[in-house]
Amino acid sequence: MLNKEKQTNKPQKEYPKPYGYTADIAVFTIVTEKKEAYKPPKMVLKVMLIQRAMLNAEGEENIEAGKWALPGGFVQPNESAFEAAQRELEEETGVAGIHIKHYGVYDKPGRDARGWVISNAHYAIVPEEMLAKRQANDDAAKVELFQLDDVFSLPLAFDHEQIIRDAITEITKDLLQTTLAQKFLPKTFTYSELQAVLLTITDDSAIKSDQAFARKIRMLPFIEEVEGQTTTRTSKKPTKLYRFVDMDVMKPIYTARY
Amino acid sequence: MLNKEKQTNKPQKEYPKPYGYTADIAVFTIVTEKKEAYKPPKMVLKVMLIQRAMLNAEGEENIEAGKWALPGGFVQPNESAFEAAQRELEEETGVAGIHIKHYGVYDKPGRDARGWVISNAHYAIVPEEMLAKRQANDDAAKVELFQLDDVFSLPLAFDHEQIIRDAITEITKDLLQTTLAQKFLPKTFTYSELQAVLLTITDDSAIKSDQAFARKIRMLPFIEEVEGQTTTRTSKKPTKLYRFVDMDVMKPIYTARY
DNA sequence: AAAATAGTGTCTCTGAGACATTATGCA
DNA sequence: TGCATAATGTCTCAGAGACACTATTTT
Repeated sequence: MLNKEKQTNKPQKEYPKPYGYTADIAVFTIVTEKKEAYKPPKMVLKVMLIQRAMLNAEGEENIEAGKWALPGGFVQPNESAFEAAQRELEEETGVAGIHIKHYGVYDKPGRDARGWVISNAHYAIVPEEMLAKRQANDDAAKVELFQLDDVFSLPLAFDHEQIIRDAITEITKDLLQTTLAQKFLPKTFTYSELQAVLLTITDDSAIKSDQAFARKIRMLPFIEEVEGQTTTRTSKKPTKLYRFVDMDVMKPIYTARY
Repeated sequence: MLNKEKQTNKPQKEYPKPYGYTADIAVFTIVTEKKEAYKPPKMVLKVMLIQRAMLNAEGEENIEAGKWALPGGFVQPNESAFEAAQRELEEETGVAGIHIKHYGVYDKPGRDARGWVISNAHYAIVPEEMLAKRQANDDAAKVELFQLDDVFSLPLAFDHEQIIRDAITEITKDLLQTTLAQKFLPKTFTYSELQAVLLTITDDSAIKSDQAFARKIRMLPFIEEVEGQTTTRTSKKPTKLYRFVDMDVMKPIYTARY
């Protein structure tokens, strides 16, 4: 029925009701692996997963027990899934103002043995430091950061394998085609820091090459040089600092150079 | 509660249940306005809306009566929202295999006066011809195609103004940054036909210029020339035909030329 | 011949890519 | 001085952009 003409005012008797509505969050962080003095960073993108307990609060066997899953929870009727994701992420990391973005819905019949559960999937970007205390907040749960390569050899709960794969696809696209990379960086950053962020998800030769990237960064309309400021945190020679300019970028593939 | 450790096996007593789950579809079509012989086409992107009936099937006043809305309907427990969108679109247009894509979820409390209704929004691309019979299938409902500029002066039901705005943003992005344009075109097409599709949503000078675009199209890796075939449907001089090559395009903004 | 669209020739200029070289400051 | 990273110089080449011109076919 394409049109809604025949909807009644008493759909509680006629329309099927989902069993539950959850918000799941793929929490990404970039871990700086090599942080020696005067060295450009070597970064690795990681995703946070939680190992589900064997027993639930009532001592019964938990659903999908022992498997790894994305953090998440049921959405309340007085909030949107986005707000639920914010709330749950705040409870976990203790920080608000984190970048969160919806990227998919998972509603395949049978995906949750408990019933018709619709999952609204988000990804979030959390600075490394803020995840430091994650073990403290979650004494019972086993929380861990995984390299993307390692995630798929784990036993994953529900259809979270697909949800995580899609999250990786989405964040990769956003990192390359929007200015999302700034969410992983301090306000001002060096070319090698931005480069390190991008190299976590691409091996594009124009980004890999130091000289090429250092030259290119200055002609990007959405990045500007910070005048008169330098840092030595990535090298002995003082390095120029850049910042993102607030701007929507939409480069058509039909006009880009290949 | 970020981890799901404390979820019980009897959540029917504890977790809030949505009142309904709907799939809405922004049906886009491109109408070729000027289709004279030997002329390049002039195309306009339109979206299909349905005017909600004043009374429902039981003779009571319909919710959001008389307002314009996206086609859609309730998702059944044995299907995904995507499948529901397919099903509803098939019922309407009689055609399967249409391009449908999820792009958003709308779940703000209070968006539907009947209760907690979650809407899973898709956009679809339907060839102009297939919408010809839309009036026949939907005798009761008033179905109309609107130019994007005209939509927002209509009275729109629920939060469909936002849903439509987001659909336009999404399809614009997809048309420019993916090979989506092919869904509006025949298998083989001329440069001016592709150009006309793109000009429905952009005024980029490199796309506007005939010569520039005709040259550029040949060096795009995702488009190839059809050898030895021409058409005169857009001009008196026989014109080369092109086709899309199946290929993922992901041009980073950091390596594109500005 | 006139008209209209398709397509090429040619010129300039920008920037991509590669490689070498210089700059800076710590150890 | 040696070393590592940052940044520039220089050269070549591709292609973007602009404009003029040619090609093809119908009326």
